[in-house]
Amino acid sequence: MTSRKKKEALDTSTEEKIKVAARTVFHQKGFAATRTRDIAEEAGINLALLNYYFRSKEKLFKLIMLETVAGFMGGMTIVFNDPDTPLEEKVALLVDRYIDTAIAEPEIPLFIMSELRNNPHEFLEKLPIGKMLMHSAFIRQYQEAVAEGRIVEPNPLHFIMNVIGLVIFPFIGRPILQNVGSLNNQEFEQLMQQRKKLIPVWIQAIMKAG
Amino acid sequence: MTSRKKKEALDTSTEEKIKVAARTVFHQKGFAATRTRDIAEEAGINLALLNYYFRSKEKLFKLIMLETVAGFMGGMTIVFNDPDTPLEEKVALLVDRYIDTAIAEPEIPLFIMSELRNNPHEFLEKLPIGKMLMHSAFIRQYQEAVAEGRIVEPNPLHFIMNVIGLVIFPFIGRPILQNVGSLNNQEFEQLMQQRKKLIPVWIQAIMKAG
DNA sequence: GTCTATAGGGGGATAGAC
DNA sequence: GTCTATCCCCCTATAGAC
Repeated sequence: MTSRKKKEALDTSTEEKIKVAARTVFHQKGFAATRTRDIAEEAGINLALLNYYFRSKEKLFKLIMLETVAGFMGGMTIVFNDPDTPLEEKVALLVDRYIDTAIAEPEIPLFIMSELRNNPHEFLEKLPIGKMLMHSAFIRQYQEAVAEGRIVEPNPLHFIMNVIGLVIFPFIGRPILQNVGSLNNQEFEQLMQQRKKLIPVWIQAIMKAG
Repeated sequence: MTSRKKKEALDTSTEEKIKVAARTVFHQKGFAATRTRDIAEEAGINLALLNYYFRSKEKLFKLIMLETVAGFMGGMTIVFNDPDTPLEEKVALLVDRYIDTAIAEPEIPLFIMSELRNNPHEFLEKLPIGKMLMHSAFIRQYQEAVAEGRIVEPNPLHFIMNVIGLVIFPFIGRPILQNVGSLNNQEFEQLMQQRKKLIPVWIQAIMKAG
């Protein structure tokens, strides 16, 4: 068993190589613009192998899409669900975490939004983020804060939109932003790092201004 | 000349019909997923006519893309550039205007961001939004406000990201938002209408909290 | 200008050898 | 399991009649 583990660690399995390549290419170009030949080349294997392992382009895509959405949104719901961290801390955690992951894989937010436009039900139905979120500890905490007058706006959806929007939108509008501000990649990343500290402060201000 | 005008008003020219159809389909599906047959059908004409008027799918797309980006971003720079409206009023104008246009054509924000990912230079170079914006009356007003202590955060890029993000992100994340909040289209639109009044207030709060 | 018919190429998928 | 070669459909673009 040691040797098997070693082997997979040193040189990952073909199936895994294809999945990694598929993630990369799909995330960059989206489903429609991706050719299975691109994925095969990226993986350093032959086109036939892709169909041998995953049957079809569509099957492979659905796999990658589900994993990507689950990975990205899943972390979010975990943070929202924890009853022990107060609202303010939740925001700081979310902002910090999502700016880091978005810096690491900047194509993911736009990828998810673009591909979700085509068949939203297909993927959202399989992932109960909606119900999970609206029945989470976050919602209770939010309602308490409204009742205690610490938050003015009673609808938590506005709050969610604001937090996620402030964090993620710069990554979606990145080409425009870099053009407007004449930013290279490093300067862009510095700006995002700044926002880790700024956004929680802004959210605090928004809460009291609803 | 009267008759010619009348004719075009009653029943628009074939060229125009194709362009309108191309806008619709491209905006919904993006370049890669759009088939010229879809456009022809949407326009109620034959496929050959599309090539007769526009030479190729790519030429037609670039035309639509440029018009769309120019139309969407152009209105923004005009508002930013006006030296007579103070900063606070600019925000209110922008928010009001862009929520209305995004409600009217909700696919445009995501369309622009998605297609810009492929070849950002191709389109952004042709539209001097960057230089126009960074040398506009808005920038001067912003710096004044910073100098007078009315705004804490010195970098106007954060301000721009925040305003645009708060306005546009809900339209980009629409499927997720509607899923999370169990919203039908009417409820979604009501939420956006609410934000016309809320966002300017929030921006005021953010200014003083940087 | 508008149509029908078709050429031509690209890309997903498979057959079959190794 | 992995490769080469190839099938075949779909989609863009054009030829040519009207």
